Amino acid sequence: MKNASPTIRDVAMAAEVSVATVSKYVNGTKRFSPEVESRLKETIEKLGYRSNPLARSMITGRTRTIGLAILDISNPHFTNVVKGANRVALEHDYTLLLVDTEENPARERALIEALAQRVDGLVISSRLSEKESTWMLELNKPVVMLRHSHELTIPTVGIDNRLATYMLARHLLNLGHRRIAYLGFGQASINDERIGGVRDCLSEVGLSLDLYDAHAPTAQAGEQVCSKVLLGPQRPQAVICYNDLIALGFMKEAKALGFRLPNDVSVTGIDNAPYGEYAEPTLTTVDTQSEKMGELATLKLVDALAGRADTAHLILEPRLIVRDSTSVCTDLAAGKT
Amino acid sequence: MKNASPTIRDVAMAAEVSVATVSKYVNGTKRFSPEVESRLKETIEKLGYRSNPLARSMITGRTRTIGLAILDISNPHFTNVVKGANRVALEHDYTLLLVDTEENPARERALIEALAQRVDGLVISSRLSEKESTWMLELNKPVVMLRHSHELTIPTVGIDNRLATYMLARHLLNLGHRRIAYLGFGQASINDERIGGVRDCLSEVGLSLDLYDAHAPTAQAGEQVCSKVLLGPQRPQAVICYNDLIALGFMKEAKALGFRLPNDVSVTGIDNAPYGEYAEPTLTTVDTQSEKMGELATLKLVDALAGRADTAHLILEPRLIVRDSTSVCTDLAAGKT
DNA sequence: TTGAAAGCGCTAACAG
DNA sequence: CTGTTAGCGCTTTCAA
Repeated sequence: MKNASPTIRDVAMAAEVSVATVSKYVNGTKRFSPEVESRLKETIEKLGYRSNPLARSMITGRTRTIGLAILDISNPHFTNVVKGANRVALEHDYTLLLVDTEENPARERALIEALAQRVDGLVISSRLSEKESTWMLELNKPVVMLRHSHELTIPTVGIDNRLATYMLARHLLNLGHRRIAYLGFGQASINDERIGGVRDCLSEVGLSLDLYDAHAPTAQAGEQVCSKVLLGPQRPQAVICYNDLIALGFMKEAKALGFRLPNDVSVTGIDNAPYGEYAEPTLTTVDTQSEKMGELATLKLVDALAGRADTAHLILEPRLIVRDSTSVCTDLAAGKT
Repeated sequence: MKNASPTIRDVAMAAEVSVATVSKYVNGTKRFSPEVESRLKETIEKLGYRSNPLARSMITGRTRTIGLAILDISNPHFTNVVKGANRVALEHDYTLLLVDTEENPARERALIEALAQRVDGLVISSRLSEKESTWMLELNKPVVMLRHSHELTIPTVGIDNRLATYMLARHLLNLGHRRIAYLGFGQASINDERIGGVRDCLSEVGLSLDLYDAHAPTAQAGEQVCSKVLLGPQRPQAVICYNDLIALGFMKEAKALGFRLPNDVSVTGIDNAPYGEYAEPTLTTVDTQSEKMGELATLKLVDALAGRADTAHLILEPRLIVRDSTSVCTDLAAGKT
């Protein structure tokens, strides 16, 4: 049976050296006399020895594992975060321990605390407010949060949400839209920032904002809330959605309701999900650089783990991506102001 | 400083019992006298003690971690696999150690071998052929593969690829199409099965099949190859794509080239990716139950880990999902046969 | 019901 | 350059 893997002892005996020598050889810590080196090499090869990472971790205190907690892998934003995190982790010889909390804030703490025990550090995306997140300081492990934050001393990587929606609102104003609605997702802590960005922009020209809420950050939720928005008393000329998924669902239902897009209503998302490009009309959105967020957050963590601490908050710049779901306001074109 | 986490010794001293007693209490192995129990409970609470999973794993030999190796998290098929795997893992108190091999077969082996050392068992999706995968038998860990396989003794979960494409071909034949092309992805080991399914169906009515190949299983690759397919000498009436991503890219480019879909050409994908529903036209596809694949594979592994071995190959049934990207052949409607 | 002692496989001083 | 020794934090016989 090959069942019992050889231990460092087996190698030491077979090669007639001490375990310490084997250990040093395996870790490349020192140099050896040619004969010992070749004997070790040969023996390790023959026995198929691989050092047990658990035992090593117990002593060194490092697991070369990074914990990544996200809210929903099905959401393209997080898919891209994972993509970026995975790449950087592999480059630095780390592995990702992944937890998908499935948009369930009640489970977050327990899951993340359990995760923290098995990793060297964590990258966390959370629905908890900053005040509800103070326990993260007591994990005694380096943490990088995926959000734009100031109150906590936890380093963060995020995008400028206010600017993102400000840009979208400005774009819509430029197209002549005046009745602009924001279709948000109230559970998200960044929702208020996004509302703020739209408000900032609209108030500059003395316009107010209609608010709607989707019950989830998903296409399905966007579909469900669509009729309420478009068939209500004050139909907006343009709708800014919390994310691309909501926007895609919203557009689908709008078309089903008989609206022509973008003529009857302009729609925007946020995130630059890969499939906004394949929708009809193609989706105007703001690129929030999800993959880069995952990369930079992981890099920040790797740096912290290597002693190069860096507690600064990193804020990425959003970039407006204009496609076909937004167009010149037809009310304007028709002279109705 | 709270830096040094309390160990089982600290608890033992503080509660004035032996470490063995603490261990048994923490693991709920035995019963205790009320006074000892309450003292332990209190002490553990006060010290914030949490047992070190590494040390436990070293002795028990189990890490309560499952390794999941996938080819590309950005591909919705794998996104759903991860979703399903994560759910089952959490339900059974396992955590996922994720590796995204980024469609790089050359790296697979090294990454998976490293992964295998840190987990109790693995769920693997690989581009390697069965012959190139024999080394997996020597990992000495339970493995479940995500594919439809027979040669190896490794248990698998997959879908019936032949049937999937057979169904699509039949559907297209029923719509009157005769010149049917398959736009595949040659790197995938299942590509041949999918070709086979189409061929089986077409040969029943004496038709042959045109083959094209995308260089990647992505929307971009679908876009790039589109003109070659549609502007070649023998324009197909219908195209079956290797997956939904290729189909989405193909459709986008087809529209850009001036083709009207589905009138000028019917298109199908495979996978039932979430966004096929939001494309225009909505995408006819075959549901390959990716999420369920992840669930069942993980469940199979959890069972194996619990001693309930089950080496059977599990084959899921594909389901045809007809949407708007396929329609009656217009050549037929125009009387051209 | 509780405790003492022997390790799990490895690394990290410290000697030689 | 190589070996000896002492643990890392925990579980697990085996006694008491």
